[in-house]
Amino acid sequence: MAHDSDLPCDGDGVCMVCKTKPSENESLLCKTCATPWHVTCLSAPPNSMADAVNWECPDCSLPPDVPRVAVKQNAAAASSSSGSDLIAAIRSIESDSSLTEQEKAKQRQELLSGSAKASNLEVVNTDNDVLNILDGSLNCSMCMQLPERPVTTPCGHNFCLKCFQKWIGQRKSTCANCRTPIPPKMASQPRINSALVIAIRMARTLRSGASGGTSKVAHFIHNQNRPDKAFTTERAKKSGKANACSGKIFVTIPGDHFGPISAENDPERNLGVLVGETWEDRFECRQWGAHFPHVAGIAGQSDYGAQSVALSGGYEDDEDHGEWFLYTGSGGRDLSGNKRTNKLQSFDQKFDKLNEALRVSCLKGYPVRVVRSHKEKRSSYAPEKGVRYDGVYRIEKCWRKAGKQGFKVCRYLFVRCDNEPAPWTSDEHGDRPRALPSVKELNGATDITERKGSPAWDYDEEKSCWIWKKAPPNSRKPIQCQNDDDGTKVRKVRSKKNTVSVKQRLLKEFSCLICREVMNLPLTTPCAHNFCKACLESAFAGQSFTRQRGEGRRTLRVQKNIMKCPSCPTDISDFLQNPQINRELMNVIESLQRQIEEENAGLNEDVDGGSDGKDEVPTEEAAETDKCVEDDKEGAKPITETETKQTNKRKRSGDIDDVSPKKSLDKPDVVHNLGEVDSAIPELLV
DNA sequence: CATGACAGGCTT
DNA sequence: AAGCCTGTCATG
Repeated sequence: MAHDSDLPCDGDGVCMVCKTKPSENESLLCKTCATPWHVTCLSAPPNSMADAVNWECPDCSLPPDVPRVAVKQNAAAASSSSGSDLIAAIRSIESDSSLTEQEKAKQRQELLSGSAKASNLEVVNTDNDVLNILDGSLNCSMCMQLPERPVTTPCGHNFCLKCFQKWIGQRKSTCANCRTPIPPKMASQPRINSALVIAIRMARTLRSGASGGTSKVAHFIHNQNRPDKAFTTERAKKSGKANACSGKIFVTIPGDHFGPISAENDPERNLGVLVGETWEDRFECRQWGAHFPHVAGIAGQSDYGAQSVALSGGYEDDEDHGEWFLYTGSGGRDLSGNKRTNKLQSFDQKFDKLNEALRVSCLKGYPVRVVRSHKEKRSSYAPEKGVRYDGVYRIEKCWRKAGKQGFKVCRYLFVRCDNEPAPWTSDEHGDRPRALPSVKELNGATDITERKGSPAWDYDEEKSCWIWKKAPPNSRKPIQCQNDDDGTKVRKVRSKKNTVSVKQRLLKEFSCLICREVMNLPLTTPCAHNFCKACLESAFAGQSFTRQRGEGRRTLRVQKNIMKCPSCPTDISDFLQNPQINRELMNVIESLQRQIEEENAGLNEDVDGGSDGKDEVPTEEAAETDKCVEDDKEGAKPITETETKQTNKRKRSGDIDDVSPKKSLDKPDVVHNLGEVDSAIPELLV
């Protein structure tokens, strides 16, 4: 079967047989080792589409006792062990009778991609099934992998954002899975299903971290208490807080601090500002130091550098690709008089002031914090509401070029370089140095600036993370001190070891945004929110899709009723006409539930016996966790253990205050994170 | 419900 | 003192 002449594509994607680079259609990925092969050069190409999907390359389909002659290039590069070690490791997988074929394939794949070491194979075994539950069910039906940046069609099918966009780019207008028409809005503006992102990443993190106790927080929705001192003017107190004083700063960094904000600068929570952390508005974002100016998009000083930028759709030339984006400088607009906005440019931008500050950060290679605002409507990577911290980026190049409006604009190429994964990716690790994207508009650009020397913030191969290679610039501002002399209570975070089952933690991620319980018959709206079918339907109970106009005097054409998604302003009336269950998601939930039940039946002689073990986590940890949430809801009022247990059950349907877009000062904190919610609890001190 | 007016804080 | 990728309410 396997011919000696069969060879895969090399690291550059060039077929090692015919030496050409196969087109995407002619390239076939092995299901086991994910190596690309040139279909037309195969001695035994797959016969059908179905075969192609499950195709295993000649190297991987060899019987286990046949020694691999050639170790594939990517495997060789990834594995520091010798070829014979690799083969031995593969054999040990093959001979493990406790594994299913699928699990074996998975482990072989991990071994070859370098993500597992021979020494921790046993560890991988234990929680590997958590990932497998997702892997079997949630795979993108185009690339057959767990979706990277998952998007969900209204017909309930999940794809990678990239695969989906590629599909749409081929002028396809129906779902690749079931051929249901895709609504134009979904096609042009797919939203990332962040519940899936979290779940996939969590499964991966728990798998690779084995214990799970050390996993970092990666997604965090936050609503701190409102400022101690804010709203100085009368008008600002009432409304239009755009000009309000933005209140107390919670972090202890100076205004000209570069790079991530770490735990030691966060006396409030001792966490630091986490990637994925989301605030209601620019003022709250400012209070956590991610981006200080509350109107301007750039924070910086022309003789010093720029510390942060906001992407909020203010400049039409911006272009967002997630891990990299093209940013436009400020200025060029007539803002004389009282104007804050004027979308029209009337003169060229120059590299001065804030634009120069960005250029300094480019030249020095400083990390620049990036926040994305919901106001950036054109980007799939923007949050649906509020302002989100997305980590640090480096400005690799900048230049000037005529923008869409004809006047020159300053342009910046930002590339992500953060140790934490971006909020939209289910990948469990942060950035690696990546090749610069080719930017077409550089042709004909002027004033092109590139960094000459080595960057101050760079990737350290030994430590496998991004660090300051040169000392960060000294702050020129006095460090602001926190004064807690007003008697406000300070919360400290203490870490606690995790005892909650991995599967239970994962299951909790699949909660309905209405009832807050694990979803029953999950639906995913086109705006990427997940609900129980019953909850969503009851939210619109009694409403009809259309209404008559004109009070019956004369019959006008019927008008559609707007039906807003319970957690965002999107009109989902079309979706509600024929909502399709996200069956892939449902399968995942059901198999998690089944396995948890089995575990409980096996282990649990249960003390109080009353727990259903399904959507409640029957451990002390869970009580503590909820205590944390309740605690914040109640303000700083201490809660006794018994009270906690009583309030443990969440309020039922209708309690969706914390997902409605605009809410006020007493909004409950919604803590939604990966690891810390189970491993850390707040404590009241004085 | 899209567009526009505009208030009045904070940084450069 | 000029400038700013806000946020809200008032319009048709």
